Amino acid sequence: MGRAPCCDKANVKKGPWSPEEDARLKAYIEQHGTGGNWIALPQKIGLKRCGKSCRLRWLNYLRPNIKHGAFSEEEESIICGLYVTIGSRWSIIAAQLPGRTDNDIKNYWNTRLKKKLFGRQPKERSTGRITNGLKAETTKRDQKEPSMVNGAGNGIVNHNQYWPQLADFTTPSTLHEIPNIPHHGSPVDQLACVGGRFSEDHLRSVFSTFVDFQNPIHIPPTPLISEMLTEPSSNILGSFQSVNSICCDTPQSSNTHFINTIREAVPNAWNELQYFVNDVSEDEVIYSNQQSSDVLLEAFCGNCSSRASSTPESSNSWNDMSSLVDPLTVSEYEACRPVIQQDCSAPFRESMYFVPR
DNA sequence: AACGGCGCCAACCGCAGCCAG
DNA sequence: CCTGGCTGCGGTTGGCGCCGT
Repeated sequence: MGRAPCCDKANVKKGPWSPEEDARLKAYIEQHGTGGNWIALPQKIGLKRCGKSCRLRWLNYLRPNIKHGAFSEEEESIICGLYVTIGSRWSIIAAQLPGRTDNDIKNYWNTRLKKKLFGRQPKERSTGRITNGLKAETTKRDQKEPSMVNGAGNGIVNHNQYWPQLADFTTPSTLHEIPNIPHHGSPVDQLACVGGRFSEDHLRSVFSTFVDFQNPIHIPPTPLISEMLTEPSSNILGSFQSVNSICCDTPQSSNTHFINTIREAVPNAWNELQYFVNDVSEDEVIYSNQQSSDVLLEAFCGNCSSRASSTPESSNSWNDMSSLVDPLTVSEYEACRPVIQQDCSAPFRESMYFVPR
């Protein structure tokens, strides 16, 4: 038996609010407050609305001190920084921006900031709308607000166009070149050391440690790659291993740790990147860089990476691998395994980095 | 001028957590 | 402790309006 509906759906009005409804709701709440019961509120006012709808209308539109209109660069910076560090906790992010609602911020992120940060159009979702990235990226509106669109993946760097108040770091090739990031401690701590304020260049610098924008290595499609791209594997570890051998040639255990570490350190950016990989074809260029991935490993993991076995090994299962790696690495992986399996059901092909030629 | 594509944003939906009884 | 109702949250959707063809 399902839960009881919060209101009589047949008897409630849906859709846009009329000025009269707004006025009645506003007047009542200003005079009496919500009474702690949104469900009962519409009946008291005589509105044919669901209580949740009233609450939403009040919180997002009618309550005092709501700020409408364009977001400032400072606000953008805060949103981006918090999103990278805490994810889509819109209510928490909204709490840092007086006058802004979580809904506003969520919309702003989904429609504008995401594109600004990552440059490519989102992968088409099953229920989502199909977007025309190229067209979208060159609309007048976007031209008015320059984005990193043209900088992503082609080595062109925009220096803090959106975060002018931040230091104008050139794109460093490794994390070591980013000021104030300690090279020890947990990845999260390290990222937190920049105050959760990530400019486009911060993000690029993080990713450039394993995506070498300047010196891409072109790996011709192999049957293995093609298979990975077209045939989702249920064996994620197998995919990791494949990627390991294709991309980095680093010890498998290190690479697994590396992957997990990145996922842990920048989960949302990671998810975003997966999200942007949609139209992979054989003429895509795959970028990889062993040296940079090693640097990232070191930067993120400190001594952790050195604990992992350095013996290259062929193996298709974690059990086989576990004897080669530090127990901590195993437990760390096992802890996040359900998440990985959930997130990477179309496995590593969606986690690899493809940049169009 | 008409039409289609797309972005934007208000609003809806469903789930999870909280809390009182 | 259990249950049911309410609230809050995040993801998704629908519709309007702008823009390009």
